[in-house]
Amino acid sequence: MLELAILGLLQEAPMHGYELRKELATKLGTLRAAISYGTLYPTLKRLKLAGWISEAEAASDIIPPMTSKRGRVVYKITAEGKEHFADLLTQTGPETYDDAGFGVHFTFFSRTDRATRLRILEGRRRRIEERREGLREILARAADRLDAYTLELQRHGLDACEREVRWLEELISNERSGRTPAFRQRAESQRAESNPEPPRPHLDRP
Amino acid sequence: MLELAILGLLQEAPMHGYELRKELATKLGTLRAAISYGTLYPTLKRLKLAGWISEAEAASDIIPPMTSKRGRVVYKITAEGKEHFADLLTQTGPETYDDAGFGVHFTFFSRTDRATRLRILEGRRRRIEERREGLREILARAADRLDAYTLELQRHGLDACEREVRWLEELISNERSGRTPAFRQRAESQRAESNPEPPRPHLDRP
DNA sequence: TTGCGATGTATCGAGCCGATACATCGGGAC
DNA sequence: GTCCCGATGTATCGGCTCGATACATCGCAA
Repeated sequence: MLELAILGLLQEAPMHGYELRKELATKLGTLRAAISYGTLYPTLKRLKLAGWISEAEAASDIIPPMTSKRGRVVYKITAEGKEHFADLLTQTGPETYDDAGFGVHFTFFSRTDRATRLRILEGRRRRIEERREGLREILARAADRLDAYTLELQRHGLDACEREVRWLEELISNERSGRTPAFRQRAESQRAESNPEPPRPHLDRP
Repeated sequence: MLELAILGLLQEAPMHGYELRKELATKLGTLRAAISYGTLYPTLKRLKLAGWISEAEAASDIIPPMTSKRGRVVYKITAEGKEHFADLLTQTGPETYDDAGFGVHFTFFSRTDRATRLRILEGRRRRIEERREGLREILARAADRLDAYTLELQRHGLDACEREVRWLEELISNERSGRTPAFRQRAESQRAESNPEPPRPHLDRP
């Protein structure tokens, strides 16, 4: 999954590890805290070995070269890498629908076609619906066996599931009806709904 | 973290691996899908080696022995194990506040004291607030650099954070005001708020 | 001038997952 | 009657990922 993320970012611009990590943190904000170096560098090595990325020779004209021995290693994506990225982005397995996988795929939604977007959105919905049904089962069947805290945890989880399903349904219906991302109104209408602390920063783009 | 969960479950009753896994799935429903065997069995081995659990000799009077060579292995917690469980449950590090750690600790909240519960609840809140601020930062600073899908993902994440903070704040105020888990009203009031599909199962305990 | 925080690359041990193998048992399909 | 499938059960292996750690440079502030 990280593979997909790295390939996607390098498609936008050549980068070195540190940059990649920061970019990853802002783009995948929620679903993935911040990738660790213990993951990042080995993965870069692996991708390079596979021929999907390569070291960019001396990007010193743009980025100052740090004047040291062990300088930055800037990577760029190769033609094979682009191809592989497109494949990964389109093909869907079970891992596409769990938090990390869905997050990465969603982040690169604008680089794929509507059919794929719908497939992924619906797969994710099915996944969350299953989790939701599992929680309902538990709350219905095992409620008397569980203590108050555990119950509350399950209820909170159930609530989150219901919310996510509604979110997904909105996205799906948006995709279907042509207007791909018409999110402004939604953000507007939600604000009115139930927010105890309205001093939210001004989020609309200029 | 799994260590804590296993110890906690074995404190309720002796169990074998398969049971443990199912029990884990129902108790930790949300935060943790279902533990894999590739994790469970090595962990049991490790806990046994550490002296925190031991194999219960022939529980065949209660559980039918399966009449096979490689029968069930039933584990029970030791005195040292109970002690260790209490320690783990009370002491808090950074890992206590991420999803998995918080979920497990919360599940066993009824086995600890109010001070510890408050500490964990507040630590978790701090963690989520940090994530929330990070997301606000991104949405405020990098909004024009990100495409609509990425933005929507961040907004969705921000929404979830705000919701969780509110949930935690409610729990904290409940803890402080003495009435430990008075969750009934909350579930009731929420139902009215914004639920398109009210056929929720009957959750109240008898 | 000292020292700390940001920038950078890299490795190691340990936890965890998914796939897989092996084995028994009960029940429904044919 | 038998055959196969799903639930019950224990166990291992490869591979991904994290957190801790090490090492090195740079700019800035005390």
